[in-house]
Parts: sequence; C-alpha cells; structure tokens
Amino acid sequence: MSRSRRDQILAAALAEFTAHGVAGASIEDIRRRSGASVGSIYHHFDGKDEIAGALAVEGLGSYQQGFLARLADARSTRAGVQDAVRHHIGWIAEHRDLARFLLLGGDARATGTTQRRLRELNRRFFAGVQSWTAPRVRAGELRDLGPELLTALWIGPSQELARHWLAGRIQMSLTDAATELAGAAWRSLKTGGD
Amino acid sequence: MSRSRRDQILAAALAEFTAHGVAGASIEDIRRRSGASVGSIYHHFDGKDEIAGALAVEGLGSYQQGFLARLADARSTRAGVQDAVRHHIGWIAEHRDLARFLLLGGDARATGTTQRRLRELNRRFFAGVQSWTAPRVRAGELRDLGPELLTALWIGPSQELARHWLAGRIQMSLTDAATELAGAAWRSLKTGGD
Amino acid sequence: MSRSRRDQILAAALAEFTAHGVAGASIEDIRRRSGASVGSIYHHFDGKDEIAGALAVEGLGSYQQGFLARLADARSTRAGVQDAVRHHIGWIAEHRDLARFLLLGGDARATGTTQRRLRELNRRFFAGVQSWTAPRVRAGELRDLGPELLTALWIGPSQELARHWLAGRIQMSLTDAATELAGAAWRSLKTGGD
Amino acid sequence: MSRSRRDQILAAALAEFTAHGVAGASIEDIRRRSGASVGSIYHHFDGKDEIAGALAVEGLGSYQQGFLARLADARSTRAGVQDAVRHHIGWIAEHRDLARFLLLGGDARATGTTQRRLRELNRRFFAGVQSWTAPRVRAGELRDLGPELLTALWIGPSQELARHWLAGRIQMSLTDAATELAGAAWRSLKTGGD
DNA sequence: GATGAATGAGCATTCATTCAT
DNA sequence: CATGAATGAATGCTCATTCAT
Repeated sequence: MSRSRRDQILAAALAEFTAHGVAGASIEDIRRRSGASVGSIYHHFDGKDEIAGALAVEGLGSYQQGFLARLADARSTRAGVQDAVRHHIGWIAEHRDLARFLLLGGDARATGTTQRRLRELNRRFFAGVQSWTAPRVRAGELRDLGPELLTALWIGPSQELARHWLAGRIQMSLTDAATELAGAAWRSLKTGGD
Repeated sequence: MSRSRRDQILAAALAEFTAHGVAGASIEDIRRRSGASVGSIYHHFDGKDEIAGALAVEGLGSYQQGFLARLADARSTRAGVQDAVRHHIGWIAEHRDLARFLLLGGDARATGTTQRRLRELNRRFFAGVQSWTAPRVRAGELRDLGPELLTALWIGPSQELARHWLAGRIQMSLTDAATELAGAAWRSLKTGGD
Repeated sequence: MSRSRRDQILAAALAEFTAHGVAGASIEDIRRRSGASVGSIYHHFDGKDEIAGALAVEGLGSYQQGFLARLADARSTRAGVQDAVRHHIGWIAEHRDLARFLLLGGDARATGTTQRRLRELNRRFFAGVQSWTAPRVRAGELRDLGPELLTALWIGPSQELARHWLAGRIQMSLTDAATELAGAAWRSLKTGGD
Repeated sequence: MSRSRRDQILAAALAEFTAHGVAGASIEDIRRRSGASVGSIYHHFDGKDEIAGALAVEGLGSYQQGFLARLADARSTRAGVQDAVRHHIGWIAEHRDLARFLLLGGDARATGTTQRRLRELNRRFFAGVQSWTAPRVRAGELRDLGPELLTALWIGPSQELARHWLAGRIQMSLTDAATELAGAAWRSLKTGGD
C-alpha cells in the first residue's frame, strides 16, 4: 500500500535527520529519498523546520500518551512506576529512529509554532504525571522530591542507557535491562529505605 | 594576560557553538568574536569540525580526570560513589558552556581523528572506573550490574537533571540537588535493600 | 531566438575559458556573461569541471564526426587523406574558441565521467579511422605504420601549425596552408617514394 | 649531495606542476614537497609564476640549445634534418616532466618578464634555425615553404606523437619511432618527389 | 497536488603574499 | 637565508525557497 506523499516525506526526513542531523540534512536529500519534488515538499510543509517539528510533536505525543496510559492502567503505585520505565525502554526500542531524533538533540532547537506545541505537550504531560504522583506522595508511598528530581530519578537511568544504546556504544539488549531499571526506579522513588 | 590565538579561537568557538549549535555557527561568527582572521583560524585548525573536536576532547578529558580523582581520593566506597556524583554536578555547574556543548549533542557527530580520540578517552576512563568498582563489587559492597547499568544508575539521574537545567527548563539550583542525587546514587548501587 | 539557459551557460563558459583558461575563469565570470544565476549554473552542471567536460565532449564529437564523414565521402584514398586534413584545418578555423579550448590543454585535465566519455569518443573515432585505413594499407596504397605513427604523420603538421596560429604566433592564413599540408600528408602516408 | 634550496624548490614545483598544472598547484604543495618554508620560497622567487617562468626558460633553453647543436654538427642537410628530429624525441624522453610542463600548456600563460624572456629565446632560436635552412633552401636542397610550414612539417609529427605519449595514451617506445619520424621529416622537407 | 528550473544570499575553505623574529 | 604565524580577498559551492506551468 502506498503511503501518502506527506508520510513519505516525513519518513524520508526522519531517515535523513537520523543520519546527518537536522542541520546536516538538506531538502534536496529529503527530496531524493522521498521521491517527491521540491515543490511538493513545500506544498505539504512550510520548510525543513516544520518537518522536523512535525516529527518531534508526533513522536513526543506518542511517547507521552503511552506513558500516561501505563500510569492510568497500573494496579499499584509500584506497578505504575515500573510500567512507566518499561514503556520508556520499549518505546525507544520500538521507535529507534524517532527516539534518536528526539533524544539526540532533535527537539533542542525548535522554534516558533513547533516550540509552542512542544511546550504545550510537555505542560499537559507533566500535569498528567503530577496528578498521578501527587496523591501518592501525600499518601506516603512516594518520596517528596519535587517534580524535577522525581522524574530525573525515575527516568534518568533509562534515558542514559538508551542514549548510549542509540549511539551504538552498547551491545546489550535494551529490553534485558528493563527489569533492572524498573526495579531501580522503584527503589529510588518509594519511601523507606535508609 | 593575552591568551594564545589558538585559545582565543577556541573560546570564541565555544561561545558560538553554545549560542547557535555547531552547524549553526559560522566561521565568520568565530572570526568576529575571536578577533583572528579567517586564515589564522585555518592555520590552527583544519576546519570547523576540528575546532569542535578540540573542544570536545579537552572538555571530556577535564571532566573524566576530575571524576577519577574523586574516586582515588575517596575514603570509602560510599564516599567515592557520592563524591563522583557531586563532581558531575559541580563540573557541569562550573563549565556551563562546555557542558552544554558536550551534553547537548556536541560530541554526537564527531568524525575521523576526533572520534578516535574521544573513543580512546572513553576507553581509558571506563577502564579507570572499572578498576575502582570491580574489587568493591567482589567485596560485596556494590551490586553486580555490569558496567553499562552501573554507570546509568550512578550518573543517569544527574545527567537527566543537568540536561534540563542546561536547556533552561529548570529553575532550581543544581548544587541544591546534589545531595539528594548523591544519596540516590548510593541507594541504587549499594548492595542490600529489598 | 533565445537559446536555452544551458546553452547560454556553455557559450559564456567557452568564452571565459578561452580568455583565462579553465582554472583562471571563475563561476562568477560565467554567471555574469551568461546572465544566469549561480544556482542555475549548478542546477544544470555539477560544477566548473563538468562544464568544461561538456564543452570538450561536444567539441571533440563535432570534429571527429566531420573527419569520418570526409573519409566516407572520399572518391579515392588520396582524396580521403587530403580531405581529412582540409577538414582539420577548416574545423579549427571555423571553431576558433572551441579549438583553442581543446588544443591548448582543455581536455588534458579531464576526470571522472568526462574522461570516460572522451575515451569512448576516441575509441570509436580511432576504430572508424582504422576501418578506413586498414584495407587501404592491405591494398598497398598506404604505408604500414601502425595507428599512432599514421595519425601523427597525417595530422601532426596541421596540428602544430594550428597551435601556433591559435596562440597568435602566426600571421598567415590557415586555409592558405591547407593545400600544402594536405599534399604533405599524402606524401607522408602513401606508399612509394624513397 | 644536497642540492641548493633553489633547486629543491624548482624540482618540487616541477613535480607539482606536472601533477596538477600550474594553476592547480599551490605554494603550500610546493612547500611541503620541497621541505622549504613559505618564506624561503618567496626569498628565492617572486611568486608561483616566477617559478613556472624559471622552469620554462630553463627547459626551453636546454631544448633549443641541443637542437641548434645538432644542426651545427650535421655533415649534410639530410643528417641535420634527421638529427634534429632525433634530438626532439630524445630530449622529450629524457626530460619527461619538463617536457610535459612545456608541451601541455605550461608556457601558454606566461606573462611579464617571463614572456619577454621566452620571446627572446624563441627569436634567437628561429634565427638560428633560419640561418641553417635558408642557404639550403637557396641551394635547392630544402623546399621553399616559409618558416612556419617548414617547422610544422619538420617537427609536427614528432610533437603530436610525443604529446600522446606524455599524456599516457600510447604504449610504444618513443625512441622506436624516432627513425621513422626522422625519415618522414626528410621526405617532407627535401625537394623532389611528386 | 505535483513538478523542476531559477534565484541569490550565505558559507566553508583556499591561497598568494607579507613580515616580525 | 630561513621560519611560520597572520592576513583577507577571492572562489566554488550549497541550500532554502519561490513560482510558472
């Protein structure tokens, strides 16, 4: 089945951004890989930054949606914390190029509309996370760390490992590490311990 | 005291890379800020990528040297783990621009000689870390996680927090978080717990 | 009638190459003379060398085609040898700039695709010449010299004279010399004599 | 024995000019190959064109001197014509790089002092040749062709063959062809025949 | 929706040349 | 005589973007 021109362009752009970075990829590269004409690309998108923006928004949204879904479905606080970690790892393993694009600086230089949309996505996401963690902090199940530290301890190790993995510096299977990372996250966030 | 032309160029390049990214900074920008001529820049470096490479090698070396020094000076395993985290946070807070350059994609696209030199630095660094952790793993003080997971749990949360901080998405003081991050790192790496 | 952009660029390039040599002519010169934009030049050609290559291929092809046509039309061996010389002189006098470009080092530094195309042209040309001379050598009309010496004796004097003429070192009319050169060629190639 | 700096520079320049053409060779290339410093090169020569000029003058002088010497030593008109051809071929085979430099466009773009010196060399050379041929034309030994045609017939075939040989387009030994070329030259220049 | 020729500002890089040491 | 850091104009080339068809 032939995808729409728009999707062909997005796929080609993702591949080029992955290979050479957003700044290093030219419209000409995307044109060649997608099979579309220059004019057609500009018909569908306002320019290179808009393409990068569309990929970032789409990717981030997909990731965050899954993250919140895991929290909503979790039977316990512990399960929520651990399932979110497993989602993080799983999503990255499943969307390698998109993850590489997002994690390795793809969204860093967003501007204009894209930046606004990313901010809005993040705002809602953190609000959603907060509304799940806050009552559990009050209930004494999770440590009272503030949102920044909490997410750093929760996701930081997975993020760090994934970054090395995406950069090709690690041979081990990401999913093999998921259990350990999930366990560590719970140990860092739960109350008690020393 | 007037630094050497070479250092003036490096300093100017770092500032420009920080402000616009490596790809977004032009030689003309570096020339203007450094006060050197185009020809002089090319006399000292083979091109923009080489300048970026010199900064990456120099920065990474400085960071790693401090990290290993903290381990060497530590009176106990716990102190070593926690001091290393404090070094991580401290180095980033002290070398904001260099850290931003390194953490936000500066070294991701290294090629050729630069890549080789970075790999060599990393090889030696991880060997140094291993020679400190391995006996402590055997002594039952540190969990047996393998080098990748170990560093991810050790440094991941600090790295994640620092990244947000460097990107300006966090208001809190990094150093305020250091104690908490150091404690969390110890809790993740030490044996025992549930 | 307005020629195509491509032809305008080729004509301008030939004029500039003639005046300053390929290395001495800048794209800016070609741009100014052709009326095209830099981008347009690079849209039609891969670079300055490709333009030079296109001129060389086109020029050489035109020359060789005429040469072979004279041989094909010749009523006798003698007429063929002499008409070919007259074509040589005539073509150079008629396409001064193109001849200057080809004879004074234009094709010497061809690379890549251009070189391949020139080689192919030469291969076919010499095959064509051979298929005309070989039977006449066997019939005892032409001396048995081998292809290299044969063409050197046939065309060498005309080529040498033309080179001086194109370089402006000779005042005499080229065409006035044609009869003498044609006669000399026949005397050098025919069998008999001492 | 270590040659003088000046000679080292000339030798390096000739090699670079041969490989990349005068325009394509940079002072930096010559510096690297010669082992001299930029400053030293400019101490000995006024610039790249002066180096090329020195090579051209030196090479042309050497060639012409030998040519005239052969004429002076010749026992007969026939021997003079043929020995000159043998000298032409021999000199080229012996000074490949210098010949390549001179024949393949090296002297074409000479300017200023160099051009004046080359003109002077050529003036004296042609006067010398004339003073040898003129009486022999008057004596009815050589055809009355005028100086341009005479040299074209005399040297043209050798020049043409040499050019192909220097460009690597011919496998045969140049010196093997010398006898045939010498014979052909005599047949073209001598009186009599049809 | 699609095409590709055309545009021209902008950029990295080269290079001959100078000059203080 | 030799050195090599410094200069800056010149150049080839890229690239995002427009627009007529």
